[in-house]
Amino acid sequence: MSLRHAVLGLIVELDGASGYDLMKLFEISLANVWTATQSQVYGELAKLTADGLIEVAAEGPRGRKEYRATDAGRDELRRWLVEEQPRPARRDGVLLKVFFLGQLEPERARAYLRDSAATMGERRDSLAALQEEVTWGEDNLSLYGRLTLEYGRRFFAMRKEWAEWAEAELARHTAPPEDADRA
Amino acid sequence: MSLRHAVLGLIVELDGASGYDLMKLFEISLANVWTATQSQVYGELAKLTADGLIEVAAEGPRGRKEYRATDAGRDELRRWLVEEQPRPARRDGVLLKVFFLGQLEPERARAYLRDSAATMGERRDSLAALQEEVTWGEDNLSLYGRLTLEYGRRFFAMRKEWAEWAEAELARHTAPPEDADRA
DNA sequence: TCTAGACCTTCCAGTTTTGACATGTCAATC
DNA sequence: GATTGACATGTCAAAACTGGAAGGTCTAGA
Repeated sequence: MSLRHAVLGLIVELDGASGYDLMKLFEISLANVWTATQSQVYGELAKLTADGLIEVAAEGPRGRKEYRATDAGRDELRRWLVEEQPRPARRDGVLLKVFFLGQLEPERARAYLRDSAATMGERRDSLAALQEEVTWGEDNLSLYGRLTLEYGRRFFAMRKEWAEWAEAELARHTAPPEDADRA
Repeated sequence: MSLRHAVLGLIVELDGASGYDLMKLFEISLANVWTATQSQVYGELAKLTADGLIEVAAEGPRGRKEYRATDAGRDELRRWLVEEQPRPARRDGVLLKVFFLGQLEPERARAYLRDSAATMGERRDSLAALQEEVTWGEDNLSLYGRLTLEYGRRFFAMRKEWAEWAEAELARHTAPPEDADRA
């Protein structure tokens, strides 16, 4: 139940937010960490309220409801942080394809890896650019957001390098040392 | 629908396998790439059969059903490999916690990152050991399996280094330059 | 002979996630 | 005054996933 704690965590950190606010945060700052749809966010807000972990602190102009964490909510977030150990549920569509790339012609497989390397390189660069742009505050969300952003940058860099290595590796194996004209 | 293609892909590559065989492959060779439970695998086999992408090629001793890909199945795998671009659904419980680590005392947060670095180091080492152990064949599953295994190794190595960096970063910020005795 | 363990499938109840659809408000601009 | 677009919440069906329970077969060894 990580979505629950993602939503709860944001409300605790922000000390008051609407579903709409949270959606924006999921799209921007949490995009590399945990994704959520609108229906999930609003649904979870209702459940968290029913369970007494958050409450509606104020109602704004457009039917806006501003949620705030209760003491029970803050306790629960803390408990989750300290007690529960996350299981690394590994599911990666890109890697899954690599696993079956042998079904394609070698040249197509290598093209896939080259494409992948290029995409990863772009992503790495765009995160690096973001790091340059943003003026970081001294608050918690800034500090820890910076850590996760750097993680994203390293992740994409690693992936780019791996894809390049894999492409070369494939080249070695699909074009075996038949060019005896060199010897 | 990646589970579908994971199952289909394995059957195509192996050219005949039972649900039981597939489960073992999911546990071992696909563990770092895509996970699946028994109920998912058997359920998907039934659906793939109903859709004509695989068929029961033989029935073995213990009610074992050996599935084989049909031509339509092979076409579909190929189509998926060439046409569909995987979306990188990024969800990471470990990172999610890091995002909210500001809710804990700095020392606890740093301890979490130290633990995380240690765990990642162990995982990296165990994959490295596996790489040494395994005698790789010349078949496709070996070649591409080797690529994904190397990915896993690099992934854990990257994570270990990042966790160490993050811990140091936290140390810098939670213990500000107050030790003026150095100046 | 019996029994443990590997083999092998099927079903299910509950939760989570996805991807819409539906509804309406307020502010600014044309 | 009408339109556009950001703001804002909510509901739903279908798909995917989890974590079992249940049932049965064959083989090797004590």
